[in-house]
Amino acid sequence: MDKLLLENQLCFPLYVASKEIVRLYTPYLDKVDLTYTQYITMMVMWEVKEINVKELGKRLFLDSGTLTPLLKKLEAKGFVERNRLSTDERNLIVKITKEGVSLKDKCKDIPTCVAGCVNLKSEEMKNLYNTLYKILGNIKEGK
Amino acid sequence: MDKLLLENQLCFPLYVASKEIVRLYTPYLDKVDLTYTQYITMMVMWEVKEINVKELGKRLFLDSGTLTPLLKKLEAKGFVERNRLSTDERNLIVKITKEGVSLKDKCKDIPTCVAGCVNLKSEEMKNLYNTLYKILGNIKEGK
DNA sequence: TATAATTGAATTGCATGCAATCAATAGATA
DNA sequence: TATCTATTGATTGCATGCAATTCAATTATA
Repeated sequence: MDKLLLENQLCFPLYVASKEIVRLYTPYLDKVDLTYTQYITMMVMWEVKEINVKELGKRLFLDSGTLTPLLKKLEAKGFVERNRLSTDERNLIVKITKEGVSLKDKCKDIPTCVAGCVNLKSEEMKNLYNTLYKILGNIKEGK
Repeated sequence: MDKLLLENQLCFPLYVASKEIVRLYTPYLDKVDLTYTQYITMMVMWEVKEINVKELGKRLFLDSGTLTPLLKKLEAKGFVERNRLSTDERNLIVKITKEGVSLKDKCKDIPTCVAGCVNLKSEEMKNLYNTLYKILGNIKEGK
C-alpha cells in the first residue's frame, strides 16, 4: 500500500471535513456578525463570563497571536470587554457584556441547522466525538 | 442540554484535531521544505504527474485563491512546472519535475511518524476514515 | 461574424493560525 | 533591596483559506 497516496491519508479527510463544516456555519454566523473562531470564543464566554487570555487559549487551543486581534474585534462589536487585572497587570481579563449575553439567544438554532447538514446518526456522532477527543489526548500525551 | 456549550460541539474537536495533526506534521515537513498544503498537493502530483488547477482544486477541496500562490512556490522550489495548455490557454497545467518525483522518497517515513503520535487502533482509524468521508458526502449532497 | 455567456486563473481583501520575539510585571532569591 | 527568572500578552511575519471580483480565452448563439 502506498502510504503517500492522498486517499490513504486519515489526516486529509479530517482537514477537509473541518474546513467544510466551518464553511457550513458561515451563512448562519454571518447573520449574527461572527466568524467561526469568534463563535467558539463566545461559547466559552457564555459559559464562564470572565477569563484571562491564557486560560481562554488553553480551552480553545489557540495562542495569543490569534486571540489578541480576535478579542479586539469582539470588543469593537460590543460583545466583550478587555481590562487588565489591577493586582497583576500582565493578566488581561476578558469579560462578557450584556450584548454578549443576549447574543446567545440569537445563536440558539445554529447547532441544529449545521447538524442537519452533517446528517450523522446519533451513534456515529458519539463515536466520532470520542475518537476525536482520544486523538487530542494522545497528541497531548505524546508531547 | 445546552447546545451552545463548547463541550457539546462535534465540530470543535474536529477543528482542533485537524489543526493539531497538521501541527504534528510540521517538524517533518520542515525538513523537506514543504508546508502541509504543499505536501498534500505533492501527493496528488506524485499520483497523477500532470493536472490542471481546476481538477487539482477539486481533489484537494481548495480554490485558485489558495492554489495559485501555493503552486508558484512549489514551482520556485523546483518541484513542479506551470505551463498553459496550448490548445486552451485558459488551462494552466501543473507538471511534476524530476526533483518533485525524487522528493517522494524523502517523505516516505512521514505518514508512519505522524500515525505513531495519533496512536489509534486500526479499527478506530477505519471507522474514523469512513465517518469523515460520509460527512463529506452528506455535505456535498446537501448543496 | 459579432456579441453574449461560460470557463479557468489570478487578484484582492479579510480572518485566521502559529512560531518567534519582545515588553512588562511579578515572584524568588541572594 | 537589587537582580534574576518566569509568566503573560502583544507584536511580527509568513502561510494559508476563501469569497468576491477581475481578466483572458473560448464557446455558443443570434
